[in-house]
Amino acid sequence: MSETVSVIDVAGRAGVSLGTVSNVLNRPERVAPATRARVLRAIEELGFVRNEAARQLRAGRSRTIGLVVLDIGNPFFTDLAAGVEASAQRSGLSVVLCNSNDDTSRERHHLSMLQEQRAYGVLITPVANKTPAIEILRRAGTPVVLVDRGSNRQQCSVAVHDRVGGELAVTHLLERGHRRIGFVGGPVSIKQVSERLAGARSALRAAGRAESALTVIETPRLDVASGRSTGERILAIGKRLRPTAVFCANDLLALGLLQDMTRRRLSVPSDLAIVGYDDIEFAGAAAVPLTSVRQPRSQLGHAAMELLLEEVVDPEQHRHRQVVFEPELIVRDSTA
Amino acid sequence: MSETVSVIDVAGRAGVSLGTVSNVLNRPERVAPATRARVLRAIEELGFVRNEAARQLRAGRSRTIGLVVLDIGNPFFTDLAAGVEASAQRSGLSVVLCNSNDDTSRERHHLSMLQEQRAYGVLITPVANKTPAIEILRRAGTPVVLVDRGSNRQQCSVAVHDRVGGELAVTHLLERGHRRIGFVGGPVSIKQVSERLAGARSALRAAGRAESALTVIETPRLDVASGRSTGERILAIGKRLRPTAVFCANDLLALGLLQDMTRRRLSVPSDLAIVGYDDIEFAGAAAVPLTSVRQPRSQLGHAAMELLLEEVVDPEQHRHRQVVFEPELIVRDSTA
DNA sequence: AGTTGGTGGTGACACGTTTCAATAGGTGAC
DNA sequence: GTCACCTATTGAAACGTGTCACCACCAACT
Repeated sequence: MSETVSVIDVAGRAGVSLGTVSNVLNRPERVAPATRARVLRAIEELGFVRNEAARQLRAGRSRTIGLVVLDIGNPFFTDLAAGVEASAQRSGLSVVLCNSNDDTSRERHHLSMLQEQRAYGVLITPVANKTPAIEILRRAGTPVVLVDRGSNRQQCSVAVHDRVGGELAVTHLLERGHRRIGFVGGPVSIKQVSERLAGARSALRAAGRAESALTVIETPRLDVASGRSTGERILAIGKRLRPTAVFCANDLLALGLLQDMTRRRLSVPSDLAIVGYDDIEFAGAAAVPLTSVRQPRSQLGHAAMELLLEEVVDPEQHRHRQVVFEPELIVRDSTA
Repeated sequence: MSETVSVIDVAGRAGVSLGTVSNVLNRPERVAPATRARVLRAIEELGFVRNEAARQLRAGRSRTIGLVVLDIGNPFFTDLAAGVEASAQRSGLSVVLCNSNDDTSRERHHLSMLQEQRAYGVLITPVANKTPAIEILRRAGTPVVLVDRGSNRQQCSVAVHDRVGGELAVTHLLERGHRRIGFVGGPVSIKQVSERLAGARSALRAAGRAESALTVIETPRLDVASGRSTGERILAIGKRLRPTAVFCANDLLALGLLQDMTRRRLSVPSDLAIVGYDDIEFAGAAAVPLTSVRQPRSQLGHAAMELLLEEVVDPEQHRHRQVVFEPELIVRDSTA
């Protein structure tokens, strides 16, 4: 069964040296056509398959890039992953998708795994602001690109301007005549959350409103379940202080909240207007189609891969870059 | 920067041989506590990280398992993946998630990549019925488990009884008094689709209805967009023949169709009742909460990993098994 | 003192590939 | 016929780990 076929076996069968077999595989133009054909036939006949581990060992690095995301259950990240994978495949790289699940210890685990695998590069949406493991990776020579997260000049990053997104959302709600607005999201330790919140605040300021007009409702996670349990907390607020509109830090929260409102037979947007974030495919398909801040998801993935490849190709010349995309507000029924 | 630290460097620093370092890493109990501590300190000081490629080369197989799914945009598969990953992590394995996207050539590409990587095992939901690449993999000694797909005695598989699922869905619609029923799904070359359709037919037979009562509307893919464009095709059917209820082969189709009906200001379930399949999280959160056939998603992943590990541990003794879970109908408003 | 047994540690080899300096063989110029 | 040159091919070394047969040492027993 498992009799392994190596280049040596191929060489034997084709009557050449193993060096020639390797040349056929890696620089076919250096090998005479007749020999090349003979070698290829031997490969075919023996069912030879390159051993990636040996190649990696020799090369000192693997041809795998790691993509570490916060929540694989969030379509935002799977769309991002699809973009990354498409780009990677074009360069003959494979992608291992890691789910940190908002947990720094799982994140650490994944990163050390990637380091053991001598990953070609790492794309990551970090859980916390400081992630020492990233520094270690980079020092070991592995390029790292931050995804969906801005950064200082010390590293490459690809992000969407979260503060602007927050401004777009809340400005829209103010224009619709809402005066008491809620912000749903958390934990605020996640940079995306705090930035979107900052955007919301700045929109209020710009409109000459007091920041107290913003009720912040912090959630433990950014998922549908957290959104679902937010309805109760909002309704617990006295009618006079209760927000008439909320801006959710992502679409999962918004969908959960929307579901809860529907179950309580409350109307969206009359009883509560809702704005989401990410504009995942399900946002438009929701009970009440969701107004949401759209992010260019697969473009993010492509751009990240581009930065990564730049750095791999010429680490010396490379200057870290920070790519920032602009978000776009998609207005639908949930704020009509 | 990239000065690589190997066991030899560690051995030098700790004043032992490289064999001892290896023992500290793999069979610590064989090494005297004092020596062990010295080696561990050297590892710490030098920042040594095992080279996975070298380990793999030596071991002849990697510690990575491949999971090949049909559509990474379908939450059914990401939930499945989460289950697989949890199981894998417990065994110290990592998972590379591959998206075949219903495309046999991409599937082939992924499988050959996995073969080059000498994958520890492969879990796959194959695109087509016959997949020669799987046979090749297995012959090379890589265990393969079919996921979400039954199989003959020749290989391990983990599935949910799709025919029963189809029966559940359509029986439910018949009980609700629907007489003309539609089936939305495709391509039928996908086994899950044809099985669910067969279940639908068998439910009709069991109820003593003619199979002509079932209108089959084939879609190019199993995604939201395909569902969205199905509304028009259903409405094009003359009122007398038009189904009053449809069973969709998965929730993405159902959500797309639901969205389209809502946009057309038609009512679900009065104008058209809808049953989905998979019971993904977004099904309950939809415009009209969706009746759906639930599959134990992460359990599928766990069971698949279990079968895989069984086969790896003792390939000689191993007897292929076919695990089949039973689906469950979750009734919600879309058929009320 | 010699034998036995056990513990802790050694060092050479193998895994399969890529790379590169060295070589063989052939061609054309003088 | 010799030499230089070019192309096609060779063979050995290296990548970093795990394994295993072997050795050194010590304690205990005869």
